[in-house]
Amino acid sequence: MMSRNKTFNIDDAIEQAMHVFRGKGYEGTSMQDLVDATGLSRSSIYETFGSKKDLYLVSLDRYEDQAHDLTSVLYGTGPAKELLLAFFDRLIVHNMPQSCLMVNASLEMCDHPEVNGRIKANVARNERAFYQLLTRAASNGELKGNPDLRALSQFLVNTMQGITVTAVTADRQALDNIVAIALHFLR
Amino acid sequence: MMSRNKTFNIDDAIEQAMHVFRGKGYEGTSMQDLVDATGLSRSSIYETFGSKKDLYLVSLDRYEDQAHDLTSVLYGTGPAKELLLAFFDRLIVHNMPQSCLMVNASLEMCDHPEVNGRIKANVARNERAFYQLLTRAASNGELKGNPDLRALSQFLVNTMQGITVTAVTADRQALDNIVAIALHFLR
DNA sequence: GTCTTTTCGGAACGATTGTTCCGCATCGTT
DNA sequence: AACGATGCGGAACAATCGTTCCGAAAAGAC
Repeated sequence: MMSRNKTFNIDDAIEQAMHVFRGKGYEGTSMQDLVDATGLSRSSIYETFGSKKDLYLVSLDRYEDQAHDLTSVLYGTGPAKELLLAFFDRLIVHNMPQSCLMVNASLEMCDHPEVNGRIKANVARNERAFYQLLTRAASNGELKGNPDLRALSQFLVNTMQGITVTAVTADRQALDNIVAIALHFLR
Repeated sequence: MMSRNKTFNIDDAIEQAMHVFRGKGYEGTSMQDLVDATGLSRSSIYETFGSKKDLYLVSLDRYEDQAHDLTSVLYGTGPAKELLLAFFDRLIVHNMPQSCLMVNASLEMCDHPEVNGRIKANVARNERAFYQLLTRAASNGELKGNPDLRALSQFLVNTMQGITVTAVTADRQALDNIVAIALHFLR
C-alpha cells in the first residue's frame, strides 16, 4: 500500500549528477552542487541513493553504459582503419569540452575498491572491443607484419587514455596527429 | 635587524607537501594533512606560503624541477631506441606506486589558470625533449620512413600521459607491451 | 643583558562539509 | 471522504574545511 510516487525522474537525476562529477571530480563536488544540479532535496537524494559515494558509483555505472555507444563503432563493418578513425574522432569530440569520468576516477579514486573494480571493467571492455576488431582486421590482411593483437589492444587503450589527458591542453590538430601515428600499424 | 630564523627547512616542507598532493589530489588534501606531513604549524605554513593553493603551485613547480631528472635521459648519447626504452622504464617505475602530479592536476585543476600554465609548460618541455632526440635519430637514419617529427613528439607525449593513467590498473608486462609498440617507428 | 623583531603552537574564526531528522504535503488505498 | 503511508523541503546536526589571530618563546642586534 504505497501512497505516493516520486515526483522526479531518477534517471534524470543520475544524469545530472554524472555531469557534475565529471566536471568537478568527486571531492570537488559538494552535496549542495548535487542538490542544485538535480533539483532534488537532500533528503530525496539520501533516500534514493544512500550517500554521496553511492550516487557517485551509480554515476560511474551510467557513464559506463553510455560509453558503450562510443565503442559500438568498433563493432561496425568496413575497413578497420575507417572504424578506428571514426572511433577516435568521436572520442576526441567527447573529451574536448571536459575529460573522461573514468580516467578522472582512475586518478582520484583508485584506492576505493568499488571504484577500482569499475575502472578495470571499463578498461577490459575497451580492450576487448579493440581486440575483436583487430582479429577481424588481421584475417583481412589489414595489418602490417604479424603483431601481438593483445599487446596492440593494450596499446590502443593506452592511446585512448592518453588522449583524454592530452585533450585538456592540446588542440584538435595535435590530437589528430597523435591518432594518425597510433594507427600506423594498419596497412 | 632580523631576530629569529625558521626552525624548519622550507625545501623539505615543500617536498612533503608535494607527496601529499600527489597522493590525494588538491581537493582531497586538507590543511590538517599538510600540517601532519610537514610537521609545521598552520601559522607557519600560511606565513611561509600564503595559502593552500599557493603551496600547491609551489609543489607543482618542485615536481616540474624533479621531472627534469627524468627527461634528462632523453638528452643522453647512444641509440635513440635505448634512450627511449630507458626513459619509459623510468617513467613506469616512477608512476607505478602513485601517478603523476601533473596529469592529476590536468584533470582536477585544469580550469585554474596558474595550474593550466604549468601543465602546458610541462607538456611543452617533454615535447621538446622528444623532438630533440628525434631530430638526432632522424639524421642518424634510426627512423623508419620520413615521419613528421613534431607529430611524433606529440604522439610520444600522449603515450607518456596514457601510461600514467594506465599504470593505475595495468601490470608491468602490459606497460612494456605498450612501450614496445609505441616505439615501432624506430628502425 | 636588554631590546626588538620574528617564529610558531594552538585556540578560535565563520563557512561549508556530508548527513540526519522532522513535519507538512501529497496521493494511493480503503 | 477518511485513512495511512510515503515524498520531500528545509532546518539542524556535528565535524571538518581553509584561514586568522594572539601570546609566549626564541634569537640576532646593540
